[in-house]
Amino acid sequence: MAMTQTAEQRYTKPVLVAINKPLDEEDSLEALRSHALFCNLRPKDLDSLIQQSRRLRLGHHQLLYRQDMPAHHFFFVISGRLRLYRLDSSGVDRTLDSIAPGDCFAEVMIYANPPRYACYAEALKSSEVLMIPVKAYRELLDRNPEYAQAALSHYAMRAVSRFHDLEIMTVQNARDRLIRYLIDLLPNGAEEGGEVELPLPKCLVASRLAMQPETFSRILADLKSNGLIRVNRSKLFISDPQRLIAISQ
Amino acid sequence: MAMTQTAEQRYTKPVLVAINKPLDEEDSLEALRSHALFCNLRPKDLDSLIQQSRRLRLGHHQLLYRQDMPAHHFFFVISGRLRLYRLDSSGVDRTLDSIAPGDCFAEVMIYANPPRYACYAEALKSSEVLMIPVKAYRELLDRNPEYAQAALSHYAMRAVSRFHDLEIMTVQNARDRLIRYLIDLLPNGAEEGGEVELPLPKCLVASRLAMQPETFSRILADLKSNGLIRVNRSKLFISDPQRLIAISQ
DNA sequence: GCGAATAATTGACCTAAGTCAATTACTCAG
DNA sequence: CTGAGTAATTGACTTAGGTCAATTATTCGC
Repeated sequence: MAMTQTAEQRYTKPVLVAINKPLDEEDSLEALRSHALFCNLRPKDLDSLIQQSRRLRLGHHQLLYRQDMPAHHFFFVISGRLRLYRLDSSGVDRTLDSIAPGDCFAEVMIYANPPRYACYAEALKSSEVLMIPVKAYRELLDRNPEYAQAALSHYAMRAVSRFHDLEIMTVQNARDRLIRYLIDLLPNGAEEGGEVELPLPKCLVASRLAMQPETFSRILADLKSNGLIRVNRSKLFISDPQRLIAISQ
Repeated sequence: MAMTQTAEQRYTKPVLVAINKPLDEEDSLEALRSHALFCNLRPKDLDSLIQQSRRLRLGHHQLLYRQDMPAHHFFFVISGRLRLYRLDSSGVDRTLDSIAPGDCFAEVMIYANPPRYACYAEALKSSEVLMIPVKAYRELLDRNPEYAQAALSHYAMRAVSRFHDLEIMTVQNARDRLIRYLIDLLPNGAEEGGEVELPLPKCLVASRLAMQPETFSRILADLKSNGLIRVNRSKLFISDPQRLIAISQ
């Protein structure tokens, strides 16, 4: 059975039932404006898009959409944190990604055919998202073909990063997979050390890396006892990334 | 050490050193024309693109490009088969994808920034590819924004399929990962059985699925002895996909 | 079709990591 | 700030699957 209770078990009903709030605060708009998918839009086009969007507030563990649901919207995270996951045939939930404020998700639906969500999305804590109609964004691109380049660059980047995720998963042992994951979390390309924060609770990072939470915990304990990392809750301090890379053979 | 000799070990030099041949045969053009990235191009634009492209013939195991090489071209497979892989820090090679005739690869480079190949590409047997300048395709899109939609749809599809690959890799046991992989090879959504052909030699499928070739072989033998599949070289016959899915818990 | 190179299979053995279980620590929403 | 509900940790035990090795089968380019 699943090592975490699945969202299916937690919630039987409310999907996309959330409080509607006008998007007026300046700071949220600021983050949106600087996102690759929106930064090139003319102010009036962006305003019109926001006009057609709705702001949703999601509770802790609230399900936003289900896999295979028709996808009429994509999302921008204003605050909080979400995770994307799938349920396999035996109902075990498989975390695929976590989404932070300032990120978009399900944006691939803008041009997917058929438009159905490829996974589940749930809030990891209470969060706010902007729910943007796929149709509205797409029409914007159709009327303003010069906007397409930004979308293409964004998609290209996504593809490279998924490719990279896939590479990590072909690493065959759990410790090396975890080490690679940590190195990737470092902002400066593993040149120098630093503190990284796990984007997901440890048990979900474990799920992302195809290992049990117990294994994850034991590997961290081992790295810690070897002086390779220091652990403070969900924050890890990596003093010498090169040494960490070296021990992963 | 690597379970297959790495391309690095096989070849020390020749990258992109291949025979140049004019692209004139009608059948190759036909396959190209029907590809999502080209099917909407006006004949004169397609012709001009082909004019600027070169046809390469690659020998068995010949390396086409290296990871991190500046990417000035993307590729369309005319004949043969290629594989995409990465080398990890210890030099083990990790197969990420295989590419069949009629497919494009490295096409994400059209809009990537910086334009560097995200992996290695080598021919699995003698193959022919069309080498298309990224710049030429990009200019085509810039001058004809209506072409961008096809590219966007293509990228969106790619993204969904990579997401799906990633899901398989979070399945924790080798047998279930292999079963899921086989099911995905079936054309008709696992409704009815059929014959599937492995797109890669077994040892590379094993690498794709993060397991040893020995493990792969033992799992196949086990499925075979349970009457779940019949094996004939690289062709597998799956009579009852539902039963196969069922035993993967 | 040939033959060298590579891939696949199988067995024996062993280690990494999964499972079960019980305790402790931490979060988050109110 | 609090306390209920999760998440994390640790130990003991088991097993899936990795490793090494030796044999047989299959490709693919010529």
